[in-house]
Amino acid sequence: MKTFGTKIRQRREEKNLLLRQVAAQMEMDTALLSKIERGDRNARRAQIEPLAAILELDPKELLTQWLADRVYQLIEDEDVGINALQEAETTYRKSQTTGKTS
Amino acid sequence: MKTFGTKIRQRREEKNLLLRQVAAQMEMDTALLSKIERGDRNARRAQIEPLAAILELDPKELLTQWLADRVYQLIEDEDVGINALQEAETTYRKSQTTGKTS
DNA sequence: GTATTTTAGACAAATAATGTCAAGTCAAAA
DNA sequence: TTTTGACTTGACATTATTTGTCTAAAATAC
Repeated sequence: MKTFGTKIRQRREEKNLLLRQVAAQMEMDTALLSKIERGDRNARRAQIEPLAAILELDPKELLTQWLADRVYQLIEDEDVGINALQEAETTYRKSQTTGKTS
Repeated sequence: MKTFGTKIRQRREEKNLLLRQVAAQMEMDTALLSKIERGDRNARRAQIEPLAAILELDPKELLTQWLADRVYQLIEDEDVGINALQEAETTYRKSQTTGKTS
C-alpha cells in the first residue's frame, strides 16, 4: 500500500488540481501541502476529513493511511517494532470488545 | 500483557524500592516517576534502559512495552485502529527485509 | 526564454510533552 | 489521635517538538 503523502498527491494529480488550489481550500500554505505530499511533514488529524472531501477520497481509508504512517514513524528505528505492534494490537482488540472509552 | 507503568511499579515493589530511591537513581522527581507508573505520563525513550538496569528488567522487553503503549495511545480512539496497525506492520516488515535505514 | 508550479530551508508561532513544586491524601506506627 | 513516611495531585514552568510562513531557488510547462 501507498504512503499517505503519495496517495494524496496521486489523487490530486488525477483530479488535475494544483497544490495552490488544494492548499487554498484547506486554508494552508502551498509549501506545507507540498511537504505533506512528500512525506516531509505530517498533516494534522483534523485535516484528514477536509482533505478527503476535497480530493473525493474515502475518509476512513485516508485516515487509516495517515494513522499507519504515524504508527510506523514511531517504531521504524526500533528493532522490537513488530513485538510492540503485536502487543498494541492485543490491547486494542481487548478495548474494542469491552467497549472501553478511556 | 501488562502496561508499562504497571510493569515497572510491580517490579519496583518486588525489589522493595521506594519511588524516591528509584527516582534518585534516575535523577528525576519522585512525582514524575509516580505519574509514569500510574500511566499519567510517558517516560522518555532515553529513560528506558536506565530504568531497566535499576529494576533489573530485560531492556528489550521493557522497550517493547513502552513502545506498545505509545502505539496504542496513537490509535486508541480511532475506529480504524486495527487497519492502521496492520498497514504499519506490513510496511515495517518490508523495511526489515530490505534493510532500509531511512 | 519566461510563466507557473513546486520545493527547500531558515525561521516564527503554536502546541504538546516533560519536569518541578507545594500541598494533599492515605496508611501504619507511635 | 497525632505523627510520620510514601505516594499522589494539580498548577505551573520549562523545554522540545510540531506546524506554519516566508523567500528564494529548482523544476516544469508554455
